Order: sequence, then C-alpha cells, then structure tokens
Amino acid sequence: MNMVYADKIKVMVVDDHPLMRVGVASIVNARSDMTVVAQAGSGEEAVTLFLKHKPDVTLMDLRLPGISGVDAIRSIRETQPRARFVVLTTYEGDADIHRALEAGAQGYVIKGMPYQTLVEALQRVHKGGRFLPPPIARALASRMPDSELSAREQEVLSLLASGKSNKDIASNLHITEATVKCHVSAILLRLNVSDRTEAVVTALQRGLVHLE
Amino acid sequence: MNMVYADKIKVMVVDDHPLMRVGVASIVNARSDMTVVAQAGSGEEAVTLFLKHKPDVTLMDLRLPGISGVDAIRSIRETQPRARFVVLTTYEGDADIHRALEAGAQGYVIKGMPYQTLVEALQRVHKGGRFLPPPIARALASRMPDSELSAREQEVLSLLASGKSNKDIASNLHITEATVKCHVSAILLRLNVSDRTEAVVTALQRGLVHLE
DNA sequence: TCTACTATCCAACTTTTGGGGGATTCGCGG
DNA sequence: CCGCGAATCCCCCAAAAGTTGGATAGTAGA
Repeated sequence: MNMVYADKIKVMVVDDHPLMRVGVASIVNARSDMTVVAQAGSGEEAVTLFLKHKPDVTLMDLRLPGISGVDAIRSIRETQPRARFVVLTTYEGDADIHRALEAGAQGYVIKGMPYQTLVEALQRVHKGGRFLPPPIARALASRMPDSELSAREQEVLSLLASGKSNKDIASNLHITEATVKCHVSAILLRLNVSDRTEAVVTALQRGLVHLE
Repeated sequence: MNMVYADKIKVMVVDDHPLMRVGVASIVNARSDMTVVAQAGSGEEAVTLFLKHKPDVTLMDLRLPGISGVDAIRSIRETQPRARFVVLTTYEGDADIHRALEAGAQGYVIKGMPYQTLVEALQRVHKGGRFLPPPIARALASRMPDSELSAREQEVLSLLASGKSNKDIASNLHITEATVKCHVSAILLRLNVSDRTEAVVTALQRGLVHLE
C-alpha cells in the first residue's frame, strides 16, 4: 500500500558506500516529511530502481563503480525529464559541479556539510527549485568561462595524467610527437600553468581528470 | 549510570563527515553487543573525547581537518598504550595502511566494504586480535620492502607533487638545482618510474602524498 | 679505530620538453 | 562559397629535466 507515502517526499539514495547510505537514510527517515523508497550502490542499479520506484528526488553520489553519477543522471533524464536530482559527493573540484548541473541536477551538496543542508536541499529541489550552497556557487562562479578543452585535448590530458611521455602519448593516439607537443602547449595555456606536472596536479584538483 | 554498558563494547566514532558518523553509529547501535559512546569530527576532538569516555575501540578515519587520524592515534597511544583502534577510511594506497598500523592501529577497514566487515573488525580487535581484510593484507604485502624514502626525498616529493619546478624546489629548500635533480633521480628509482610526472601520479595513487 | 654505508650535496653531459614561427587538411555554419 | 577553428605535421631553438660520476660528512658496526 503506497498510502503511507502520500504526503512524504520519496527519496532514492545512490552511493557505493553502504555505511554512507545507512547514514543518509537514517537522516531522511527521521523526518516526517520525507522517506527513503530505494537505495542503489551503482549507476546501473540506480537506473533500474528509478523506473521501479519513481522517487521524487534522487540523492546521487558522483564517484561510482561502473558508470558515473553524471552518466546515470543523464541516462535517467533521457526518459524521465521530470526526474529531480541532488548530487551528494565529496568536493573534487569545480569541473564535477559544472558537469552535474549540465546533466540535469538541481542541487549539489558536499558530504561533510551539516546534514541540515541536505534536508533543505531535498525540500527545495522537491518544490521545483534549485539548491547550491554558497561555497559551491562561488566555486562555480570562479570558473574560467573559456576553460573548455577540445575532445582531443582531453584525451591528451588524461594520458598526461597517467604519467606518459610525449612519445608514449603519440604512439597511443597514432599521431606524431610534434602534434602531442602542440596539444600539450594548448593545455598548459588553458590551465594557466607552466609545465606538464603542474598541469596534471591542477587538473586533478579541479576534477578534470581522476586517478587510476 | 554506566551499568547499561557493562556488557557492551564501547565504541568512539571519528570522522569529519556527519552523515558517515550517523551511518556508522546506527550500525553499531543496532547491535546488542556494542554501543557508540562518543563521536568526534576531528583529531583534536578525538583526543579530548577519548580521555573523557575511555572507549574500548575507536573507529578512526584518516583524512581529518587539522591533525591526521594517524597522528591522533599516535597521540592517544602515548598516554593510553592499551587503546585499540580500527581505521575506517577510503582506500588511498598502501602507504596509509602501513603508517596506520605502525602508529598502533589493530584493524583496517575500507569504507564501502559490507558493513558486516566493520562489525567483525570491532569484535576481533576488542578481543585483543587484529583485523586486516584479505585485500588490505594483499596491498600491504605487495609493498616494496625497500620503498622507504629519506626525509629529504619526502620533502622533494611533496614539492614535486605540488607541481613545482626544480628551480622552485631548490630555492624552497635552499640547495642547488643540481642537488634537487639528484634527489628527483633517487625518487624516480625508488618509485620505479621514468619522469617526475609519473612519480607524482604514482605517489598520489599510493598515498605517499596528497593533493592541496 | 677503521671500514662500510648512507644521506646530502654538486657539476658536466644528454635527453626531453615547451615555444615560435608556419603549412595542410577537414568539417561546420554564415 | 568562404572563413574559421580543430587537428595534424614540420623545423629550429632555448630551457628544463634526467643521467652519471664524484665529493663530503656523519653514523653504525666489525
């Protein structure tokens, strides 16, 4: 019987850490105006469970095994454009924030903020609004407007971030070392750094690439 | 009245994420053989609360604001050598594991393992044993036995990992660029990599250094 | 004590990187 | 159609990074 949920916000929790899911669920269920209707530990599971439970708001972590949280949001919104999402993740740079909002998230909360923030985000997003805490909005605003890398440059950056030399990158992409240098120079310019190592460090800090 | 705790394992939870603390606490408190007697959000708070509540086992995250979890363990064990610790953290390389055990932790559990693992770790460590899940023991075993960097090399590595050039590092440490190159070469040898960028990436993967 | 070892330091040499031109192709939108 | 940006390549050169060999000093052990 679904009557018991009639006046409550139906929430789905997506996070690969069982302990974090339990924590979030106990916060949500402790309130009289919301309830957890599903929990998922991966992006794939989230897509499946969304269709089954139709939550009002989905709390989504970004770093997940398999497809990323951003991809899961995009995938769900393709068929369910009215789905609403609050991203709940550890801070890993402004790039993730931008990508998540672009994919269709309406809220963004950092793990470690007081949990009243999370509750407020769920309420606001459920009512059709957006929710970006001041530190997040600030990080987003401080983005260079022209900081977009081309597809090729992103490929080069990710190889750079795995520690490869220009020669390795060249053979990996089947292009010449000269071309690699060209792309690397463009990346250094965009990221406003002076060498490849600094480029990797700031790319990791801003979340443009990840380890492993 | 402490009588209610007479037959229960007294647990302290240390983690800077309130949601994670709530999750862990609800798991522990749901069991009849253990109970949470204190929660801390920083290493400093952990030291204070330990003296006040004398938990049987402390669940300790490693990445904390202020002093690290390892430092907190070391600090507490200086005056309370019988204190027992289970590290509960995200996997960030074998270096952290080694440092934590050296500081006096008896157990090591990764966030994201099924929470039955956490319960078992608490029980085993409380009974005076140790607890290292197979994946952790394996990561520890695969460490190079000779992978220790000298103090100076660690300084250089951390500057390397912030993206500084040899010249910057030299002026930072008040030595010649030639000497810096020498240290860098030694680091490359130890980490078994071929250039500084790769060194930074693998150092980050293994948890020898951290971003920021 | 005297040797062996290690950490630290330095300089000369070789290789890799990054910068500055410039050229070609391809596709996309005005 | 034409301009424009993205991607590809080339040459040359200067600067940075990495290699090798060697000096010094302190320390632990035979």
